[in-house]
Amino acid sequence: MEKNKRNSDFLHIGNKLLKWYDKNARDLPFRKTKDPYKIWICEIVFQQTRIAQGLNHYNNFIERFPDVKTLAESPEDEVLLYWKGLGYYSRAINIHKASQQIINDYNGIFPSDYEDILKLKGIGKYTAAAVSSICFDGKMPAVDGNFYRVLSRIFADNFDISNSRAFNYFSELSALIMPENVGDFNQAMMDLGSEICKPKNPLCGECPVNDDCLAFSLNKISEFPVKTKKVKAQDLDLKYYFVHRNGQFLIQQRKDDFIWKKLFEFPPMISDDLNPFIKSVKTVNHKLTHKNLSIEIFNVEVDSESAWEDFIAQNNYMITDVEGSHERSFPKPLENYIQNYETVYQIF
DNA sequence: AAGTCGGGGTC
DNA sequence: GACCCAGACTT
Repeated sequence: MEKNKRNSDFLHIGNKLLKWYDKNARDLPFRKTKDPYKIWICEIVFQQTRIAQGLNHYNNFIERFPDVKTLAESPEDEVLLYWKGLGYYSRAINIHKASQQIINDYNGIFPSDYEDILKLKGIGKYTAAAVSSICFDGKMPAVDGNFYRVLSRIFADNFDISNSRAFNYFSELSALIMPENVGDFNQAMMDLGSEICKPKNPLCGECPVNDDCLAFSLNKISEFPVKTKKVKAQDLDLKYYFVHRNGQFLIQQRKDDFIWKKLFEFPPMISDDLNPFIKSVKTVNHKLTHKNLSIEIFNVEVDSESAWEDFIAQNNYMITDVEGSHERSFPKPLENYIQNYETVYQIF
């Protein structure tokens, strides 16, 4: 443990980081504002998401939903549409719920107290600390993967970051180097972790605190952080039926209890009456972080008016065309089949 | 305390 | 193919 370490011995590290951050902060749209709404949205967008990947989503989201009121009054499906392709879709659902919390519980004014921010849906200890420190001069460390990596290296600390107590452990460790300006300190740790103290091949030669980094001086950078738990990908086999006629096709909305929460998809099954209209089958494989995905897609061209209307009447599927589908959020692996409907035969 | 949730980049 | 990313929620 670090009970034997004193703040006064390490505070200069945090001050060096602030100085480095003043000159080297990344030029990002949400760096120019202290609007808690925008900081909140950017923190959610970039959870487990690289800046390059989420930047367009963030900009589009802010343009369409510029404030809490606009967001709260918009339908959930449209919020999901602006989250299309980002993954972790419960983030979009929770953002929408939280916006209504802010309207109902805080008169539409984003709460400034850490404990109040923490009550909002989808906001945990990290995000509450980030928003409160950046926007309201809060003093909580925004402990994330960057904190784990930077701190474990500076102190050559082998505490297992997959341990559920890692958040508290590294919160205490960060207190040793945390200066008065916590908002800039939190962002400095993010930028250092992303630009310099990277997971692989960190740029230690350019690091402003390499003189203070114990792992670097021991030439053991690659040994930190320690992480024991591995996530094993599970196999998931899906079947979808691309049932279409005259440019229209059938879709339904998923539940919120599994992968692709509340996103739209093709029917996962059909009645035997439609079997004669199956023209072709194709299997596509996708590698997700936690899933090995195999999707069997059936091309079902219904060239019978009566069969089409009978099937629709018997089920609750929605009918759409390519234009209409653009107003809904589909899982990434299904996007191709919608975008290229005109050339669907080339796909199959 | 352990599982689950996407998609994409990097090595 | 394994690991990681401005984590939070459920069980």
